Amino acid sequence: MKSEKKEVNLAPAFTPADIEAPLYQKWLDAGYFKADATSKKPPFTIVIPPPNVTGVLHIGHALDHTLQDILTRMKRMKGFEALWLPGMDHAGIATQNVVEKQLAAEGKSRHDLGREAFVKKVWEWKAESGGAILDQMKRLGDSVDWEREAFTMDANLSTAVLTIFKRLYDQGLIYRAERIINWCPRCLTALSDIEVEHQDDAGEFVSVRYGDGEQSIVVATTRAETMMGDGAVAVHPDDPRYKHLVGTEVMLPLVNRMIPIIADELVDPDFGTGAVKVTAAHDPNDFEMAMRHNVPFVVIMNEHGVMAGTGTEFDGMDRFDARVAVVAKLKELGRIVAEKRPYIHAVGHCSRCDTTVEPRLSKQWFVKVAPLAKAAGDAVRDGRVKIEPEELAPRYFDWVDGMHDWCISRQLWWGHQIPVYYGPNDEVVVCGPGETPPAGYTQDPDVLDTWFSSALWPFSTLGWPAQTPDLAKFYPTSVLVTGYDILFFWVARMMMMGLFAMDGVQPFHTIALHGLVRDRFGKKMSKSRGNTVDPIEFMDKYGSDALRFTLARGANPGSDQALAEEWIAGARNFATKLWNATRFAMMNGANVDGPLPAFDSLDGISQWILTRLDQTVAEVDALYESYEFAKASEIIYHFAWDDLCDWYLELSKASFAAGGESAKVSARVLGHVLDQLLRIMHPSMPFITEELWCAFTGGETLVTATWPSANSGLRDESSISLITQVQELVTEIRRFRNDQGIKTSAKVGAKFIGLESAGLAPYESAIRQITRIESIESGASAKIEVGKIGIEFDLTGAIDVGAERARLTKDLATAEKDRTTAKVKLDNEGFMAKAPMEVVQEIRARLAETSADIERITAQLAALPQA
RNA sequence: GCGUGGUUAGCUCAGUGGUAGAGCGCCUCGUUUACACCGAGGAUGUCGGGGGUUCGAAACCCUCACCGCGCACCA
Repeated sequence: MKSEKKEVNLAPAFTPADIEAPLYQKWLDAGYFKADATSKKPPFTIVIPPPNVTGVLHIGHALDHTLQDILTRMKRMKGFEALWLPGMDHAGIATQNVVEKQLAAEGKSRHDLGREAFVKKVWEWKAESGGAILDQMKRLGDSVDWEREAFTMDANLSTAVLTIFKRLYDQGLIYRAERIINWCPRCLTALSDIEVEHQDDAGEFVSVRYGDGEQSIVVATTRAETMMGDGAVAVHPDDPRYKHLVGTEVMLPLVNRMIPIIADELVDPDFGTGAVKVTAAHDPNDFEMAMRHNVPFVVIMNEHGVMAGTGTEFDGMDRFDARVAVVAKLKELGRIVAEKRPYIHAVGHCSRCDTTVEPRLSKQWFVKVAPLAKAAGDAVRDGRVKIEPEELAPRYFDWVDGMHDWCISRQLWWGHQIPVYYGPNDEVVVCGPGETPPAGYTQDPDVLDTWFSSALWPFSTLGWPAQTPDLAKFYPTSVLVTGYDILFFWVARMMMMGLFAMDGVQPFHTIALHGLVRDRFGKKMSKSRGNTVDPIEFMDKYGSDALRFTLARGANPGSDQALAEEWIAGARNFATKLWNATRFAMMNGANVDGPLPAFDSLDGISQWILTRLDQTVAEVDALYESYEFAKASEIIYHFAWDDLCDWYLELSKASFAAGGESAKVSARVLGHVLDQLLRIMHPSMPFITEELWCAFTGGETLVTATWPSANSGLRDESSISLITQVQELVTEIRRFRNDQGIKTSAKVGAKFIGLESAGLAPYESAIRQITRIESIESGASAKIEVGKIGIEFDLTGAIDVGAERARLTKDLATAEKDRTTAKVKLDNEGFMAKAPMEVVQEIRARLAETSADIERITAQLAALPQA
């Protein structure tokens, strides 16, 4: 009985656009992504690294989200109460910039509106245009719990901010001080150290003579314009050149003020002239020296970076214009001793707008990080928090152990306003949630650094400071998945704040760091290079699954990955392959009905695919659990494409063609393999697997289906070597046919010799099917040998002797080379004496095998007719 | 300067002691019971240089060279 092809309720071609949106809607409607705090299941929690409210989905998010979704979906299938919590960051400077730009287009500034109206405007902007990224996350298939979506400026998250601020203040960990801070003259706000990016800029290094005659000293500087603010000149205490001058005074040119020469260890006598101008109000190092030596703070620039208060012609000039003008003037006065131009040196730029940062003396709020950072370091040191991959831990320690106090006040309007109130006589009151300041007190106008509220994210999103069921169930979170680029910005700060707020309980068990997505040549993507890519465009073109799989397949822990459009096309091809394989399986009646036939009753081909499936499940599971997404994807890819499609489906065709009981068994085994494969593929390719699995099994969803368990007992390693033999035999036959120019479609008659003794007799029909060889009784005109098996072909007419000689000669060369390597080893006394037994055995077997091959091939060559 | 990663096929990358791998690209052939977004077959590497350890090194050690990344300094 021939098997009947079944009607298949699957489109003949895979079109991602047709299935993705409806499936996502189906998942939302069913509420699969909602986490239940009252559940008895063990929790699995990931909080999303909150994208900026101004942001759109870029390829880096696509990678980050894919990895988080893989973990979340897998854990959900494993029976965890999985919560992936989405949300956004209010992104103080970035958002304020966007709205200010809009106002500027109307010729207005935020000051025209006033604070209250401006902030209202930002909220309006957020409601209308903010959060575009959230819809894009749906395209990607993110299985986040939308009911728990959070925003750092939400009421409850703001409560968390007030609570932690007051708690830190009360413990003396928040203080206000006048310091040199990083100032952006364009954004008009203070910045923390990490919001400053250092770039190598070209400047000029000029040496200027201060004073005259005996009473003079030459200082070298790149910032001549600040000299009007100099309060001293410093030299190293042991510098013999200047020892006699320490304690005396020199005349400061341009402003004609006498300033002292001081001695300080900070000065490097080998750099420049060994004498440094001390501009206490405009340089952090000078500030430190000034504090030690009572040098006055002379402010010579305003908040816009414009010269002011010097009482010279330079007042009113921009700092960079002033630099040029000051140098020109000094030259005119004959005070430039030497100059070096261009002089490449690192200069800080605002990470938001790229303006050159100006060190500025100002009164700001700081977090005293020492104790917090110590705890954050210890949590990793003592193993409570693991950093994956480990190589990135030193980078974390380096930063956490050497962190400066954190400047948290920003001169912005968009953000959490600092909950500090000042009384008429400079009294200071800090108000926690629900507390009100005494009458007549006014609130500090500044807002907090955005990262202050982001640092609370793992618990503020769960309801803290209220003791909510969510907090009890889902804190600490399981794993933090993010790029190594925000290890300092965000991760370290969450560690500090989490440990502090939650009484020493770490915010996550594991920090899984991934790399950056780069262009096809491994170059950093940037707008200026013009090599950026748009994930949405890729999803439109190839489907979300293809994009996700490509990104997962490139994600080796902590390392960057290159990405090219062709790789995504390749992943789409893989999806199509899976689609067609499922169609084929369904046509042949593959099913998951009833129990699987007893493993021992199955033939070697089915035992083999089940064994390979079991190995694959075990490997993929272990790799996902250790954040090895690239390796897991690779295993899945090769199992699905090579083992299942190229071999199992092909080898099963004979069985399906035969119909009857064998076809039924194959259909059931195939059904099982496909069912399990779709399950392990679901986390990385959720859409297509859902579509196929539902069509094929009639089940409701894979989202909550059970994750396959390895070591199911459906495993027999000997089936692997059996099928390896079959594969070698088939490949050699194909090679012979190919070399002989026999069309793939052409059926050729041939007889097998020795199948029985090799244990392959039961698979003859499968082998014949896959190699398109028909049986004959006699009339062989050509013979090849593969190991101990001979194949006698009935080729009408003569064989291509030249091609056959070439084929055999090549085989002979390979065998001889292999035999030589084996022989060299076995002749080596050291090897025989010291190599482990099993290695020696292996090499011996190789020698025997290659020797036999050589003998056989030599005989075959000799038997060929002379050309 | 301190720390850290890398140098493997044309490109992007796996491979951490036992006969060099993948994807893409390349060459030849090809519609066979799913799939040309496919199938079959094939070519391609003194594993950056030098030295060492070892019976055996792409892998371990030393050294040099060159790329990268982070941090600090840069008056």
